[in-house]
Amino acid sequence: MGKDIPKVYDPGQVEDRLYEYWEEQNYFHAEPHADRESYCIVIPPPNVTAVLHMGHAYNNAIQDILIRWRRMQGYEALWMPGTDHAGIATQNVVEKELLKEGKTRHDVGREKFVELAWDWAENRRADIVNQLKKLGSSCDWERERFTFDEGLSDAVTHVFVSLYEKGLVYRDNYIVNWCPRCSTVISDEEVEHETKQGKLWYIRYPLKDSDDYLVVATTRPETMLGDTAVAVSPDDERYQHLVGKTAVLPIVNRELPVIKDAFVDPEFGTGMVKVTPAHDPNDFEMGRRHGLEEIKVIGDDAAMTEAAGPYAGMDRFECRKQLVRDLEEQGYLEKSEDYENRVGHCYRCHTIVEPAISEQWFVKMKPLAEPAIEVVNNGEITFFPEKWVKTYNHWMQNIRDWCISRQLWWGHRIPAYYCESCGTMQVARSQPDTCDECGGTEWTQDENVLDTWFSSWLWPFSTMDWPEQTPELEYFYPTDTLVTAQDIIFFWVARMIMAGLEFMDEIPFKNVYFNGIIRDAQGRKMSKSLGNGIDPLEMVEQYSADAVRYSLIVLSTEGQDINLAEENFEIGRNFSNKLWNSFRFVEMQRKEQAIPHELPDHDRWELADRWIISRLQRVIRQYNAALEKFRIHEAQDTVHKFFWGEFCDWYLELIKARFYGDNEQASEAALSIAVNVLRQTLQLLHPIIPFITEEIWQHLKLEDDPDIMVSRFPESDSALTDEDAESKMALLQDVIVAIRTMRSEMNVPPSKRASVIVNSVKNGRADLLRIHSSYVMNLANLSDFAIESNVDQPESSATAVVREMEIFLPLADLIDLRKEQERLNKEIEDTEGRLQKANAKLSNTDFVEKAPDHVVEKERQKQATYQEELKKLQANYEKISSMDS
RNA sequence: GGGCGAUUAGCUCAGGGGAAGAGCGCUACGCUCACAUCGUAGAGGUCGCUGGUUCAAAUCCAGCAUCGCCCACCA
Repeated sequence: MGKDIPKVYDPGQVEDRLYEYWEEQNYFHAEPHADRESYCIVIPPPNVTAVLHMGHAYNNAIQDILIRWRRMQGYEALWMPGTDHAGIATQNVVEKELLKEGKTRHDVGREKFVELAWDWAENRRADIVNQLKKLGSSCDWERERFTFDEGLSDAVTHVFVSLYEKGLVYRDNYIVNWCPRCSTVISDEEVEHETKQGKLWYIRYPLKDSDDYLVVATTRPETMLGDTAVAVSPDDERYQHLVGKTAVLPIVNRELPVIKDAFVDPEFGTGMVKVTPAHDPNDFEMGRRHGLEEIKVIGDDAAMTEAAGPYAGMDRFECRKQLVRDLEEQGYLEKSEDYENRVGHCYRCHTIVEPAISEQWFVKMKPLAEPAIEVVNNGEITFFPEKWVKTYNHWMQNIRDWCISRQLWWGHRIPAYYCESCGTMQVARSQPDTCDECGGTEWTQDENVLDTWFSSWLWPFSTMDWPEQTPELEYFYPTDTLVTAQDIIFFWVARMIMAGLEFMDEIPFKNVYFNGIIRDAQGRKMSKSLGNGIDPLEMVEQYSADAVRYSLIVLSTEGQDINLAEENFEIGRNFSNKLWNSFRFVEMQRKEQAIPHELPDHDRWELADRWIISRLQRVIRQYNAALEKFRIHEAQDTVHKFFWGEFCDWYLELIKARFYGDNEQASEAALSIAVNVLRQTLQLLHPIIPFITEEIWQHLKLEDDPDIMVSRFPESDSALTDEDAESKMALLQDVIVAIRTMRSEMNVPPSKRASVIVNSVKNGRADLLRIHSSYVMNLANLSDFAIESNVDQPESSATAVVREMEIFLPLADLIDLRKEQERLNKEIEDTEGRLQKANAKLSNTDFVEKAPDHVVEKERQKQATYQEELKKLQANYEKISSMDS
């Protein structure tokens, strides 16, 4: 009891042990519950490609805070966990593994490859779950799902087929983004644009049957091999005479019509544009408008095709170099200039993507977007912070069709089947029997798989076994809160809203909380290539999960990015240690008796007791209000300040006298209140730092108490707020601090018990000080504390004025007069400054007339106080000065 | 070209119309029987700039500057 509790909190075995215990108790599991309200969060499923990074730790800490808080409030709280099969990312990793053995995926074949990917995914999945557990995440593991598991695959097929039947899924030959390294098409959102220093080449295209030529500008000369027209603006008077004429493409001598199209900006370059329908999205549109030929000159492997004539087989960038050289040699290059442009890169492998025409599957987005815009703007779904609504709206209003097919092996196969004998296509939930057209029975399934986000966007309901109508869906859907980062607002958040409305006819979640991004200490994104990442598991190892969680929340503000340095985790570690030691203190006082949990009778409460209980009520109220608004940092900060700055610094210090005295009743009362406040503080902290709070709770709990994680969350009791106690304590604190400051500044050693005289003018205050003189004596370390109504300043004493009371600290030895003069002088200056401000305000008639009465009244009080204090300070200053002479 | 953030103490950041805050760092003192992963006290900010609204602006509005993100079909 007390003796075997270590001085320094050691989270070592505590965290794993408690997590296992919670799991054994089945505390994480949630079920539809007739007489309880539900609260549900679906996890943003981490990709199975890698270990979790600090961003995950942060994101999941927030989710766990919300879930634990709601669970303790009595909600049936479900945190639905799972992982994402991460199509391209996983395929890339597995291919990389294969490459170590010198093999490509084609060497092992599709079936074997998918098998390998499954193995990989399963291992990673297990690691991720393990990591989430290490962080304390209270997920309902019984319900864990995977975007590629059987149930979710059914949902995906179901959705694809029904969208197809509605005409919202279609197949088209269209210009798309091709990643030559991943050898698949990717969606517009998967292309990252980066500013690159490049060149703008001006190339001469001779006019047919003329010595004249025209000049076009391009950043990608190699695409000219696929040019099928030259375009000018219809408004450009300079070039109207050329429209209808024919230009000749250098090198390959293809004849190109000169056309006019509103897309062309006369201001840019020469005002003439080469048109390459097969390799540029704009040119593609133009080409379709004008019925131009589409000539593919860059192949899927990024090498030039046969159509590129002499350059066939050459890599696209090599071709660019060679072609520019050739043009120059042959006199076709007019000039080139440095040019900064935005180049699209694959978000998975960072290769420069190539726009290319290809037959792909698309989802028509406009009809899905409209209702989804509505629910965010009418407040059915609320974004925190709100600023993201604008971003959301902008994207949604300009939404383009979603390219969902991928030329990968790892993913949901598209449920389209082709009759082997006549080629007829059928989209169906399972392979068709006989072909309607030819009666054939042999079918080949579409080789393509679906974009990984095509399963993610169903996550809020597919995880609850949709399209089956389950009790879970009935009870937990719509879910309550989505916690995610803003970088997937389009990939995921927006699409989930669309899917929810389309398939469930209901929003998927009520609130979206966007957490900030974790950056390094210099504000750079953490990334593998920079090597500036901080591994959360290592930090857990080093500082504990509680410390990691606590520190991250301390550093966070709603939606702002966090700059993180490793030392920052000391914040959480130190806090845990403080908490631990406050418990140790309480534990040491209880001696042999059982822990008192009931508050003592009111008549046994001292001022300090009334004060701390009152403060606690406010803290509980503020904490809950803050979390309601997703102000997580604010909730944390409120408890932090209360626990450290009030409970430890003042309350525990104040009650020590009762423990070290011989009044057993007083000591018992103090102990019960200390335990009571500590226990509620632990509960407030539990969502943030679940382990240490449970650990301490276990030490303090009675037999029939619930464990902290399933205990009832504190509620504020307004009957216990006590303005009187708070203002009285504030006065005593001011007096104590004033004495301490004086002692410190006059070099009175902390160990020396001093004697102090207060010259008070107001009776109420004199009584207050008299009744609570022990507070002052104990906390300012005094041997004598006299409260007088009208005494002169004793010889050689330091003085301070606080709340219109003079405080004298007689200094037995020689007082350093110079130093005391300096002190008083500074005080006088400060007070004068404050008085001046108050005077200025009050002499402003507008202020007196227009400001609210209580503000004016407050200002008057300030003025009076400062005047009074100033008088006393000046008198004392003169006294000291006269001694000096 | 649009949109969004940031700009407050040496550093990292809270706050958000009525007397400038925290943590770290720094200075002084203290191992006083919960805690040196600690305590007590202190030094340190004309709250980016310029205007405006208001009795009152760090806080609201407008413009500007610097930095950083996001979006956009100018080759």
